[in-house]
Amino acid sequence: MAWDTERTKSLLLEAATSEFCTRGLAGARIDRIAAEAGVNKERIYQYFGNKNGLFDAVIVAALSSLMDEVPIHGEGPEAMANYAGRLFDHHQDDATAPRLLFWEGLERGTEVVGLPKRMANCASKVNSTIAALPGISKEDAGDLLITIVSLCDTAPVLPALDGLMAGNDPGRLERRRAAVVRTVYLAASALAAEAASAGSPTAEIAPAPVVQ
Amino acid sequence: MAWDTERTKSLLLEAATSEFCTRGLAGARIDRIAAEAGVNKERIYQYFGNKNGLFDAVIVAALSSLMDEVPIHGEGPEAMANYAGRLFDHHQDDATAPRLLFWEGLERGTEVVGLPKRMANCASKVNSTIAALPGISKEDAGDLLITIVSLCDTAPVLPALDGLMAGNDPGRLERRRAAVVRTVYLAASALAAEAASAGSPTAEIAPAPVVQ
DNA sequence: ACCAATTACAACTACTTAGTTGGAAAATGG
DNA sequence: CCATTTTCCAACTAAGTAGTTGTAATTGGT
Repeated sequence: MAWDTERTKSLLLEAATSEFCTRGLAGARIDRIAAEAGVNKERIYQYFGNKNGLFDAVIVAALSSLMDEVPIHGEGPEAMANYAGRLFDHHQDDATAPRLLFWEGLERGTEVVGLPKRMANCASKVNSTIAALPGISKEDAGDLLITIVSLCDTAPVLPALDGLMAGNDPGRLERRRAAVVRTVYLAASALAAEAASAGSPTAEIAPAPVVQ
Repeated sequence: MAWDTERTKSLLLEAATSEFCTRGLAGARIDRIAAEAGVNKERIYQYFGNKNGLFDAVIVAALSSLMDEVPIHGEGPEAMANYAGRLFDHHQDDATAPRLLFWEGLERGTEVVGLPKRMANCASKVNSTIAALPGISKEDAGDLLITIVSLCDTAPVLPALDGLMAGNDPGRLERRRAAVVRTVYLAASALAAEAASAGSPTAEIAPAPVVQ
């Protein structure tokens, strides 16, 4: 049998993704990852250095591939709302990315791994957002994307919140999805209107409220 | 010296809150909590049963007290936007509640502790929301609250996301706050308008978009 | 087919962890 | 002031834990 180190690596990465996704960095067990991959755990230290290095590799791989899997298509506020809907569906189908994102935030804080690649990914999404909503600023585009991520990624990570707040009726998922899509549509519309009437103190739709 | 078991309990609870907040359930260390509280760790097992019991006590205490600390005041969409702003500020000042909420979601999943008390807390907030936006349904009120929690609690748990998406300019926090407040205002306005024109297919402001 | 380098792995180590225990110190009631 | 109960705690235990090592199997170049 030929050596297939890439296969061994990807088996480990896959098992590690599953383990870190469900248990986080502190809760994950090296032995369990190796057993799940059907590989000796010593391989982990050869290929990834240590537990932290393996976690890094998992984070970078999972969060980068997500960027390609759910692209922004079309133009106008509808395009951003549509993107939010597809992101919501994707995370609902597979909660790996949101869970890893929050594990990283909680266990690593501001120490972000793979920074250049991830900054490029984010910049690309910001540019797509500006393309969809011509005239808005980079900062507003980033803010809209943070809003979308907040709304779409929270649901699969806090599965109990929905039941606690809105009951367990059938069709809850669809209603929550609709609420997210609509909220993003409203936020994107407001930004687009603001950009269209640039300079003017009054926006077309939904003037910025003066609160607090 | 008189026995002051309540003080011992609260010292442990305080130290445990800090430890679980920063490290989560799997990452927390019983020895560290006892040392921080200046109490022998055997007391933890007498008072709280085990590590999980202590975590439960921390979760219930922290998330319940939050409900009283940030109330909903006033009426109209502005009231909900104002509530979101105050919740945002509160979490920014002290990230304990959001961090514990996400730790619980990630490490416990749907298994929610202190269910009756927390259901009552949520129902109370839903009722306040209905009082602020007369005519909206329980489900819409719950959805709006989930949106607010998603927007306000994500920021302190994912401290790197903001820098990645929108840069590190001074005044970023204020801009993010304004974006959250405005988004909540728009969502609340749409629900209020829908409730006002109940039955009518067209809402006053911001008709529900037909996306996807 | 042989050999140096690489890949695999079982057994091992040094250390940390949650949870326990036996007895000392302090309070309470008579 | 003594007997009983409750609170406290240092030392202990049993079960993991991340990471290492010595050795055998497998490879490609020659």
